Amino acid sequence: MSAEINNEAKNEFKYDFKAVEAKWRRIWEEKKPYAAKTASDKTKFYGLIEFPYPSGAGLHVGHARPYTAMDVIARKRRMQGENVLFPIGFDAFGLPTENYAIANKIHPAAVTEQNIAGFTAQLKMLGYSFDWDRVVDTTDPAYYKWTQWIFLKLFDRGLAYKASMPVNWCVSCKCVLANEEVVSGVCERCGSEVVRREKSQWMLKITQYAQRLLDDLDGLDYIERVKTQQRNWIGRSTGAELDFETTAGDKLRVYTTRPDTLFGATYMVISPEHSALKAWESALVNLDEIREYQQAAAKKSDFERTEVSKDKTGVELTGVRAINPVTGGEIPIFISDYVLATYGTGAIMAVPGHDERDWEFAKKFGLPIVEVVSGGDVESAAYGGGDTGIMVNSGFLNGLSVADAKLKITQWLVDKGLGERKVNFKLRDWVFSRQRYWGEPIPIVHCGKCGYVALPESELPLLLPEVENYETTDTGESPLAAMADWLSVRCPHCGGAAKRETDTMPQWAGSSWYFLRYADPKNADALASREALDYWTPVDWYNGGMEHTTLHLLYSRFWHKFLYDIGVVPTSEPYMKRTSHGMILGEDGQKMSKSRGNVINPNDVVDEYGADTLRLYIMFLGDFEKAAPWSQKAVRGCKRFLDRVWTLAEGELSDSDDYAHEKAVHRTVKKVTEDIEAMKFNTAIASLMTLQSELSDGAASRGDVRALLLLLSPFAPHMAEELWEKLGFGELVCLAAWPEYDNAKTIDDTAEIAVQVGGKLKTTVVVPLGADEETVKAAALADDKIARITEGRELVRVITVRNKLINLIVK
RNA sequence: GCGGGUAUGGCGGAACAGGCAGACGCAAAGGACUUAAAAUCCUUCGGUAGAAAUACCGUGCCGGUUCGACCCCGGCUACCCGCACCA
Repeated sequence: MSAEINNEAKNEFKYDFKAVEAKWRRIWEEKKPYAAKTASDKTKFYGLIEFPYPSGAGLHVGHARPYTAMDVIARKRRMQGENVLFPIGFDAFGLPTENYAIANKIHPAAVTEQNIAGFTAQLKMLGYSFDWDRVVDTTDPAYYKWTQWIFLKLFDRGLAYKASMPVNWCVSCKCVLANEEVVSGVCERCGSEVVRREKSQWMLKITQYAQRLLDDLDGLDYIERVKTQQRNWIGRSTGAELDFETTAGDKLRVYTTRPDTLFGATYMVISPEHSALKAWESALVNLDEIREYQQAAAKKSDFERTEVSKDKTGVELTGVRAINPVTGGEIPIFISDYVLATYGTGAIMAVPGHDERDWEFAKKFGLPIVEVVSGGDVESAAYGGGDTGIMVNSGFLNGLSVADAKLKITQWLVDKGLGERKVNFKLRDWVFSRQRYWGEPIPIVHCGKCGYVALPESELPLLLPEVENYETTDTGESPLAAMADWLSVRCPHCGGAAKRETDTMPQWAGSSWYFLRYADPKNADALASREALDYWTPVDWYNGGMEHTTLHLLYSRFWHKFLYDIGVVPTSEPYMKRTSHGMILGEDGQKMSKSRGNVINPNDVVDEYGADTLRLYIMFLGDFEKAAPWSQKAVRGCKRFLDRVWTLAEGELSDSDDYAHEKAVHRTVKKVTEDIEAMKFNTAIASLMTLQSELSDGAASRGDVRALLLLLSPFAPHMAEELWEKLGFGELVCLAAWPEYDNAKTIDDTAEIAVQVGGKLKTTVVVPLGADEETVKAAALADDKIARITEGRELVRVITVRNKLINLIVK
């Protein structure tokens, strides 16, 4: 009985937030105050968040953090008179939808439609100021027509190609993965084992843009950790490629960043997949042993290859040796899987004295270790030597520093025609095809006579056909491969019989250009009109997750540069500014997950406390950039604050538009204005709480409350609108002018000075603002306590910091 | 292993051009209102000692620079996030 009463009482809040929030949702829907108008005299502001994948699980509080943050910024910029574009859409192709469709025997399009409807309702519930007339859906043929169009442009210019190569194969998804999708050897999505498989795949030549993707980071306002991560991922290194002659009569080319250590190269290693093995077949004595090793390496998954990284394996080739070009000595060649086929030339010169991996291998196989850079002890560990190490045992390089030796030997190699300078990147081309149904069909036809032929633009969009079965086959073919009718087609080039490509694009395709579509979402003749792109792009501020740094963010920069090169977009970079939010953890401090049962559903919070409270709490819970645990109790604190604002606004107010609490209001305006731009939402809210507290203590004017509502409105828009209307301040608070502050009015005319004696705080004194050292010193010495402490002691030094502190050093 | 980051009360977090550590919120304790509870309002709230004034100690650990260090420098430790045999 009493429990029931408690429960009811608990929900007895100051105002009926459900009715208030529903009311304003309706009004915003009717009046469309957030509609962005292309072209205007105002400054444009394009704020972007990562559009969600509409999963069946619905919106997560993890979405609400970045979305609320950008909504607060967008609302503030709008009130500051900027022309704001703040759009939303759905990245709706993807595996979970397809899997759900398979399990429940529904068409993925139907699942997508349901999920989008659910997400839309939730996003509206949270009061985001999206322009709902610009919604984009990547699975809409009117949208993916342009995704396919971009692919054809890439194909035209040789940036999309088909190649057979070892790829990452997820055994559970039965699908190829990009390098970026393999996380510590397992599938990023399902956590299953990833193995290497030789497959013919569509590839995009992102490597052609590696240097520009790297260089252009410098001019961008991205948070540093995003830049660093992209730089590392692109992984530029400079060195040399050089040839070693072999006893088989041919040459073996290697890449090295340490050409200076050439005299120390005592053996060579080639990857198990290296093509030279075939050429040397007749010369090799231990071919069986080599074959066995190759097969064993091929069977290993990526995970296994890295797991056994501690213990090096390999087989020496008997029958073929290499000749070190500077020493003239014959050195052995090994195959080992510690050398990667996909980087450099797939072969290395091994310098065990100065490379840790080579050192380990040499120790295991009893190979000679030669010191060529002095300073270390190469018998006990490999020694890098830095740039300043001195060369030894290196003929004409002796006595030079490592840096100088690099230059000299490289020039020597060039002069002798043995090698050349070389820049390498870790970045690989982007594996672009997926053997799944629910993705954009690749608009390519395979003709026996003409090869791969682009579908004419007039045939776009190439629609996904209806299939009986969405499941992939164990042979790794897309479900589309079973569609005989759809599959066979005339070659657009020669008119002969041909077959369609049955792979589809990865999820990253549609998201690589979606922000362009927002500028002009209904355009049927172009991905967006040039006029709209000129006006709205680039994106001014893009907030999103760190997990997309080397995926979506890098991919879309690549596509954008390409579109710039072919004259489709006006800028070479898509996003001027990139920020990133921390994760919201469960109450137990762990990552939220269904299995841990610590997931917070935003619907429940909104139901109990309202959207304004949820928004406010999410912005208040901690440093935006850092992970922060959820606290169900702390949510109540935000609700209490909103209730106090309500009480204040409904209470006794002096009938003046001026500020009665001038200093407090000006300070808060300044603080909130600055903090929102710096994404310090938590301290902005703290200052609003302080202002409310002061105003509630008495003698607040209508002007004070008006300012408070304006400042609060980006965080709690529904309640702010309701009180704005109740107090008769005008139309909509979301379109009212953001308050200005006068810096002079934020300053006190007195300063409280910390008084230290010998560096230790003793007391404080109040002096006029800007008082000079003498005045402050006099005031300090006049203080009883200070007088007592300093009595009978000699003042040897005085340090003052204006308006802050005085430190008296006594003896 | 490499790269990036973090470490502050019981908890989330403030304050960093080197200048009053702990704003704001949560939790807790006490009080007011109430028949009672909830809600609300008021007060206290880093530690030790003390009735108090006050004193001493306190920003992961050890050292240094400085009148003064959460902040700068050197050396550790722990945790988080990337990358992971990239020659």
